Parts: sequence; C-alpha cells; structure tokens
Amino acid sequence: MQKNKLKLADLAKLAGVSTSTASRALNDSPLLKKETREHIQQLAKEHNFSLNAAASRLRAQRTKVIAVLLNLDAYTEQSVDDPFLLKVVSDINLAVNKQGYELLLSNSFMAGNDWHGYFIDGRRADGLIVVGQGKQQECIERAAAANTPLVVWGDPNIPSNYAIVGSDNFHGGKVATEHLIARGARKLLFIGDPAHPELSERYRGFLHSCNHTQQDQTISCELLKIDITSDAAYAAINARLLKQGLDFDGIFACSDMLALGAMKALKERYVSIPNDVRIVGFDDISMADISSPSLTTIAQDTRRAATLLVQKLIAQLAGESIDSEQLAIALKQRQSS
Amino acid sequence: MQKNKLKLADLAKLAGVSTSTASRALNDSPLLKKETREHIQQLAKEHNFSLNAAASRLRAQRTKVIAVLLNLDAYTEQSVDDPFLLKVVSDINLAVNKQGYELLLSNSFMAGNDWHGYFIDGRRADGLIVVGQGKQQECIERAAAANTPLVVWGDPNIPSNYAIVGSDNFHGGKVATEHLIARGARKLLFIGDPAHPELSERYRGFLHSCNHTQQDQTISCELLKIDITSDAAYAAINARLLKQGLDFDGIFACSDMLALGAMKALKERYVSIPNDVRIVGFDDISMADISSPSLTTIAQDTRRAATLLVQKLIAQLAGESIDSEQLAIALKQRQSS
DNA sequence: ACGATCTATGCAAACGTTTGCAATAATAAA
DNA sequence: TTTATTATTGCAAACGTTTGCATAGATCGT
Repeated sequence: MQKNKLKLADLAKLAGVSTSTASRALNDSPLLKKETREHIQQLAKEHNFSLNAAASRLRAQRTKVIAVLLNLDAYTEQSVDDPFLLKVVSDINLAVNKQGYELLLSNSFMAGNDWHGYFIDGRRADGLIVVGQGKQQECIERAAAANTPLVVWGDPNIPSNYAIVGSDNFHGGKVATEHLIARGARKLLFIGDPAHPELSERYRGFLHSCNHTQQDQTISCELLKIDITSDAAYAAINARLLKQGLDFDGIFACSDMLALGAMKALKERYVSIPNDVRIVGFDDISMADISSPSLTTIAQDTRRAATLLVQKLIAQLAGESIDSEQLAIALKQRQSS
Repeated sequence: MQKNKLKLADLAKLAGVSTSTASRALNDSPLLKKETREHIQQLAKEHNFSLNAAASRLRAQRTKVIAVLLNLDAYTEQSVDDPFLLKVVSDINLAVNKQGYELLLSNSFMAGNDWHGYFIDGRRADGLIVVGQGKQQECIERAAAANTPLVVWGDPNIPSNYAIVGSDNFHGGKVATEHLIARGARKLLFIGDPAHPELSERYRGFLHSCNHTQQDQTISCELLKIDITSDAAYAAINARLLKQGLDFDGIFACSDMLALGAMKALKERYVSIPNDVRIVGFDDISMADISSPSLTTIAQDTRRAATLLVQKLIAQLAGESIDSEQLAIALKQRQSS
C-alpha cells in the first residue's frame, strides 16, 4: 500500500528511459527493442504498476470498453430475471474479455435516449452491444444513424440499418411446430407475445408449419397472447383449462420459462405430458434439462453468438463494414414431447 | 451526427460563459446562480452535449464507476449460469444505477491478483463489490489491506478485515432443517460443498438442528459432498438410490439448483415428494415456484442486499467506516415439504 | 569512405475536464 | 459614504497518458 501511486514517469525513471519508451513498452509497441520492452514490463510487474486508464483513454481517444445495453421495455425499473438473457450477458462478458476489452453493463435507465452521446461522445465505451431489440427500435436506429459502432442481439431477418446477430427464429418456430405435429399433436397453441420481433418470427414459423404440413388430419392452431413471464403462462393455461377444458394437445412456448409455467399448470390439473399435451420451449436454459418431465426445446447457441457479436463489433471499430448473421438452432428432444 | 463533437469549451462559448462556469453548471454546483445553471443545462440538452468521461475522470480522480467482481473459483474460464448469482448481479446493477454510478462487470480473468492496482490505481472504478467469497480469500484480504473501497457479498459471520453483506446462512440452515424435521423427516441428507464459506454456515446450521432438536426419535444426519451444480446433485442422488436404496427421508440442498437436480433424480425413481422425502432448497430462485412439486426454500433478500452493498460502498468512498451486515432469511414453504 | 536507409529512443504537445485562487460585482454593516 | 462580507464568475494549472516528429547511432549498398 504505497502511499504515492507510481505514474508512468516514475516507472520510466526507475528503468532509466523516457516516458515515451515506458508507454510503448507497456503497450507492446514493436518500435522497441525486445530487451528494453521486456525489462520495463518486468519492472512494472515488480512494482505492481498499472496505467491510469482515465488518462490513457483521454489521450488515445479509445476506451477499450464495450458497453452492453439491456434493452428491455418492461424492465426499465425492474431487475432482470430472465435466466436466458442473463446467460447471454454472461457469454458476452466472456467474449469481451477474451478480446481484451472491458464490459460496461448498462441499460436505458442510465443511457437515456441518446446512446451515441452517452457512450461514444462521452467516452465511456468504444462500441455498443444491444441485447434485445425491444418493442420499438427507435433508439437503436438513431444510434446506428449516428454511426455508433453497434451490434444487436435480435432477429437477423428484421430489416434494419444495423447489424444483427441472432438465431433463426423463424426456422426454430418451424422446427418446433413440425416436431409437435410429428409427435401427434393436432390442436396447437402458441403462447407468447408476437409484438417482440424475435417472438414474432417464431410465431411466423409456427403458423407456417401449421399451414404447410401434409397430414391426413387438419391442424388447428391458435395464438394465446400473454406476457412473457412464467407466471403469466401458468395463469393463462390454468384459466384456459378451467374455462374451456383440454381443447389442445400441443404447445409451442416462445421461451422455456413460459413452457415451464405452462407445464406447472398442466401437471396440477393432471394433464399428462407428453401423452395428452406435447410441449416444446425455446432457449434451452439449464432448467429445461432439470425439470420433469424434461423439456424439449430449441437450443440457441449463445456462446457462439457472443463471440460473433464481439468479433463484429471489433471489426466495425476497425473500420470494416459488417453484416447481420444468423445462427442455426437445434432441436433438443426430451421427455415433454 | 455532427462531425465535430462539442467540447465543454464550445458549449461555454455558446452560452457566453467560461468553461469553469459551464463545468459547474453541468455538475450542479451550488456556486452558480440558478438561472445560469439552468440556462447552460438547457443548452446542453439542446445540443446533445455530453461530458468526456475520460477527461473528467482523469482530472477529478474519481470515476463514478463501481466494479462488480464475480469471484468464482470454478468459473474462471467459463461463463456463469447460476440463476441466483445472476439475479444478485442484476439487483446490484439496479442499485448502482440508482446512486448515479455505472457498473463495470468484471472477473478474476481481467483483474488478475492485484485488484487494488487494477481497479483503483488504474482508475477504472472507485470501489469494488465482490460477489462470492470463493474458496480462498487471499485476493480479497490483500485488496482490503491495501485500503481498497470494498464490500463483499458473502457470509457476515466469517471473520474478515472487510465488510460483508449477506444472509444469515447459519440460521437459514437451522430453519430449513428444523422444518424438515417438523415435517417428519428423521434421516437427513445435506447436499453441497461446505468448502465455500456461505455453504459451510448452512451446513453448521444443519448440524445444529439435527443435534439439538428434541424429538422422541433420534435424528440421523449425513453430508453428501458434491459440486454445486444441478447435474452433480442429480447424479449423486441417482447413484445413491441405486447403491443404497432409499435410506433417507429429508434433503436440505444448499441451493435451489441442487434441490431441483435432486428432485429430478427422486422423481425418476418414483420416490414421492414430500411423502417419502421432504426437500428444502436455498435461494428462492424463480424456478422454485414453477417446479412441480414447487420447492420449499430459504429466500434471500437480494434486492435489499444489493441496496446495502452499494450504500455501504458509497459510504466508504465518503470516508466513513462501515460494518458487515446480516440479512434475515425467510422460509417459503411449498409443496416439496 | 560516404550518403542513404533503418532502428531505437527522447521531446513536447496534445487529450478535455475540474478546481484552487483571484477578481469583480453586489449586498450588508457601520 | 466607506468598509467588510458575500455571491458569482473567470484564469490557468493540473490530471497522466499517447504519439507525431526529430534525433542519433547503426547498418548497408556502392
């Protein structure tokens, strides 16, 4: 706990070089002779020296920080509780660190409406990863229009002036629904809220499968529009069973949490899964495997998504122009279907 | 997208004042006349002006950033996916923002061993919230010894030279176990890993209840030491049932995820919950309520914990000395017991 | 052996704020 | 009126890096 923190100049003096040289050494500049560089780095280690990031950022006009913005309409004042979303953040965290960047975790509460001003002009971060397109995309579009280095986790099929990385939600919806039908379901329910871009694509896939599957029997499909919380799913299925009885035999839930909520309601009313009702979720959160019956679901490759998001953002920071990219999904069949 | 970003001097010129005045206006300095202040703030809004945080931090020697450090032995190279931990982070995020600070999400991978050097000397953050005490506390202790503003989420009963906020794990363990016994369990199993400080306290509570409960029959208790993942719990209970049959009638799992894993194994072997085996978890993650049977658990007040962590840290930044604080836990009885 | 090219380092000027101190204008006290 | 006090504002010096340019040896081709 030395009282006087070392500054670069002090370290330089210790090494008998100029501050320029010291600076270059710590930044691995190829201008320096290998010995000089290593000697200074060694010295820095010994003295527990660390650069003043504020000064460095000011001078270099570069922060080496990536901001992750949770863009969730509903949760403005509320803490996030969706395990899938948090997994995405966690994976992004890892990917960001691997590239030598730090992660500023933010949200609309802090950033306000002018994301470019807050993050970029404000020199808080070099670029932005937006998690979730949200119901209205104005803020993202404005930021993109202002040339903010920016990548979005969302549905790559949505037309946009910014790059999006995300799963093939339409295909995921299709696959899930085809699977339900293949497993014998004929009266299908979609639960979720298609107002969200990604969920809307899943719903499109659902409809597509319902309408295009060749079967001897006709397939009926229905949208049960609910808030995307497990509680809402539980309540909705519960109410449905009470009012109309069991008039469906397959559920495609737009997220695992919804599926689990629905399953709880079904089990409480002694509806057999998967015999009476087959059910498929989306996301493949860890609970999908632990629940019983375990939950068939559409897995998203968040690990790879995170890597891509960060790679693309960094490419954009380097001046390259980047494109959206779609990730393949995978059906994980388990006991619920 | 103005090409030339405004700097404070420009804004000042626009307002017809000096940069000093402009600076004070944006920082709500009481030195300024109210009109002046508001006029400049107004102007700043109009022009989407935002201060350069790097410059500000350099000059003021203050970052207005709080770093949150996920201190997890196991997860060094791996992304976190414990829903409870992520909920804690999310609650901290909220609390941090409410106090006007930003949140730097970090981990041992970035910070290395010299936390004081990295965060404080490096001017990346003003203070540190460490989530999880980890199996070995050297890093925390060293940082605390270096006078790092620092608060830890952990068990407040652990002796330490730093302030800890956390639940009363011992009492939680006691209450959970007493409840199991009250519900008729006699042969109790604790699953988890007491090597972690918090879990060790829960285990102590477990033992205490087993040994001090007045009952006609004697209570047996046993530690089943496993990794703290739901998979491990599933595997362990599964193996146990195969090898020794059902030789227990109550489980206290040191986390909900473990409890859910255990429940899955029990259900697969047609052990009735709660008739044959009562089970209690810890944390009260959202899945506890959704699972079926729903899971009795010890709820931790993460919302309040987050608020306290941030408050204490900020108090410490202001020079006050702060103490550890223990939060009450609450038994949530559900169907599993 | 001599200019030309290259390598390795130092000098000094930014980067854009905040803030102690001085200065001036306005008000109160005498 | 004069002086002491207070309320506002401006001046200019930091904060600690990075980096374009200059410089001085070292190397090389002829």
